[in-house]
Amino acid sequence: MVTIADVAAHAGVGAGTVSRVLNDSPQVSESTRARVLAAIEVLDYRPNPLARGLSRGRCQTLGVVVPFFTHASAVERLRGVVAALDKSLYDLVLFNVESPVHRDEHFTTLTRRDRADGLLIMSLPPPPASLHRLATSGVPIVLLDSRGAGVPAVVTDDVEGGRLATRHLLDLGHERIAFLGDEPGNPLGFTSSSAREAGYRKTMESAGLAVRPGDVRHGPHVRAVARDLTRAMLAAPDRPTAIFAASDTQALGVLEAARAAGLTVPRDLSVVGFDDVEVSSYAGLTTVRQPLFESGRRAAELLLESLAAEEPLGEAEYQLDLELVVRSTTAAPATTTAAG
Amino acid sequence: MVTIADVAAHAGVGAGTVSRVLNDSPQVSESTRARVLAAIEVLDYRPNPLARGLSRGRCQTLGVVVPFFTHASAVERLRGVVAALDKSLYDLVLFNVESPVHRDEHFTTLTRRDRADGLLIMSLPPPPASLHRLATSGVPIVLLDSRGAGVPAVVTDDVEGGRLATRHLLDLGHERIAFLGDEPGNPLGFTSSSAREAGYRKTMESAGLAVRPGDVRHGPHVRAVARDLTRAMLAAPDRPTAIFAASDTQALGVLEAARAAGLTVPRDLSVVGFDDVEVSSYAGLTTVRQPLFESGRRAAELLLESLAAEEPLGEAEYQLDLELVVRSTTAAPATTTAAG
DNA sequence: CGGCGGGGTGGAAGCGCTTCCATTGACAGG
DNA sequence: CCTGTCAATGGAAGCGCTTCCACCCCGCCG
Repeated sequence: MVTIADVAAHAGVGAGTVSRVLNDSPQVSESTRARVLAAIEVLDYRPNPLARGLSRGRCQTLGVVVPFFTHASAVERLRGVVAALDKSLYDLVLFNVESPVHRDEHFTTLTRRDRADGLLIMSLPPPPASLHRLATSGVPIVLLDSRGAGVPAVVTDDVEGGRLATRHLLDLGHERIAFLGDEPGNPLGFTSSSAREAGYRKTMESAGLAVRPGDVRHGPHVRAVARDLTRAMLAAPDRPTAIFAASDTQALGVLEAARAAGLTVPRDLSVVGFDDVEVSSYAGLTTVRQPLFESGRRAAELLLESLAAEEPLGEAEYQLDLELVVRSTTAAPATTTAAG
Repeated sequence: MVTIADVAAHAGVGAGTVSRVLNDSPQVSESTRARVLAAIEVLDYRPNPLARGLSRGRCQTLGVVVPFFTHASAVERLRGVVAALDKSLYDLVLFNVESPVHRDEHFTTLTRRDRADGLLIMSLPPPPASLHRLATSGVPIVLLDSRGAGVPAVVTDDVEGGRLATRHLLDLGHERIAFLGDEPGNPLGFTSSSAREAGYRKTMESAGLAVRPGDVRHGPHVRAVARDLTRAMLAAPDRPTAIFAASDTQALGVLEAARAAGLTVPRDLSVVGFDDVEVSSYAGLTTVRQPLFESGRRAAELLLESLAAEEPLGEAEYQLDLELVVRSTTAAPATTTAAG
């Protein structure tokens, strides 16, 4: 393993000079620089990142904390992060989170400059106990798809998204609009589903429509669960004419149940999803598109900028736009009783 | 930032003793150990991984090299890797590959103990130039979904998979079976598609059936491309009665084109995919299941075992089983002319 | 012609850990 | 009672780099 001393010896200079060449210091004459670069080339020398990191007090690494197994959307976001980091000199270290304990451990462990130069936290609202640590650790942090006082965040307006979806169904003439989403008390505290539900409820209310208790269902974020919940909803003789699902994954479960119940979508049932993941276009799903890839990229870029500028990110919130994508799972209800 | 010296001072011992406690050396008396642990607790001390890595000559990190944007199946594999590493003490560093240059750079850079303690390379057959380096670098390496002389690999038998799919269609009575897959000369050298194609051709041949040139189509691994290729195939009056796609992603494109052409699947056209990614069950796709998640986990476990045992992995090849999953996109052809 | 400023450089110190080596003391055996 | 042994420990050296400080020498100014 060739070290900086080998290069120095080979080039006939001191180790300090080699280091200066490596770090593009202007304090090196052209001739010396050329000699050192030649030696590096000949010896095929690469600096030891560990030694460099120890010496400089940072590790050229960005930590990405993500509930990797939970939501399909996380992957698309991660793709955006990877894309943004590809050109940078930072390595991406992936930290999976499956439980609150897991999460808090990462929050504690990673907020040190020797662990990561920056932290990107996806879809995980930090608990109050962690928030202070995150905000004051000195490690630049960006929340993606969640919020926390004192920490910058890249978000979308989920309430507004819920409104968009519901409004679309109302405009088509639906009045019995159901909602299907995550359990409010999910252990990791994901908020997007309940925010979308809030948008739904608000919009229903301002349209003067009551939401029947049985028309709102909650369950784990899994297609099969959504399917089963929907089956129960559709079994009642007096069933809703439209269902707004809090995610595309769940919307696919809804479509599955509708199909199994012998209903034709959108004739017998309209369905709206959320996210616009890759398969949604295949399924022809009407959905609220959020820029998943873009959000990941944006968050990573923020982190990189903050690192480059060597100044903290403040507490800014970066909001990305939502867009309703109308495909073929929504239409006016079969028997329109009243105009929307 | 509290260091080992602080802990040593607080506990009234030498730094070496603290280090021994940290590393579970038996050379420490119980009373001393307790005192040191108490000091660690009080000071909330955590070892600096950079310093530890520099000193020990390894970095407690596993590199995963993966064409993250190319195949849907890569994500599921990665999930398996993450799951296996969750319990380990290794960090997972993600290296994305988009081009051969990219790939070779990683192969060169990462084969050093100060960059990664082990390397997991996904779906990327190493070029001959890299192979030697990979095999002799001293860094344990596992190939996942590719092969290379001298390097252990976790693989499936893609040729056999192609046979399974084709055999299934033949058994149903199909004779005009088309194939749709990746371009053979793809820049990163993915081999799975062409191996599956080989299995298809072999099986057709041994069934005494000729493969018409127009019945085999190639294109980039993207659903929309598969859809367009299929559209061309189905436009001909004399169209195939079944299509075997080299991946589920592509099979979805085939289904899309069939739908657009007004064909009913499986009545007018049978479709078989490959991989069994998550959405395939939603689409009711008949497919050849390969254990994606399991393959990732297995590969990661191999790496961990090799690291724990501190001995190289040899050149073993670990083959995982394939399984035909029959769903609702395959059936006997509408006009059976001859029994299979 | 003497000093002085500064570009260019070598080298030591230090980053925080592990590990080796020397030392200590307790204990057992002669 | 002396010595050999061994567990337990302190401390120095070293991992490979950055950075600071000191130094040298050149050219310029007075």
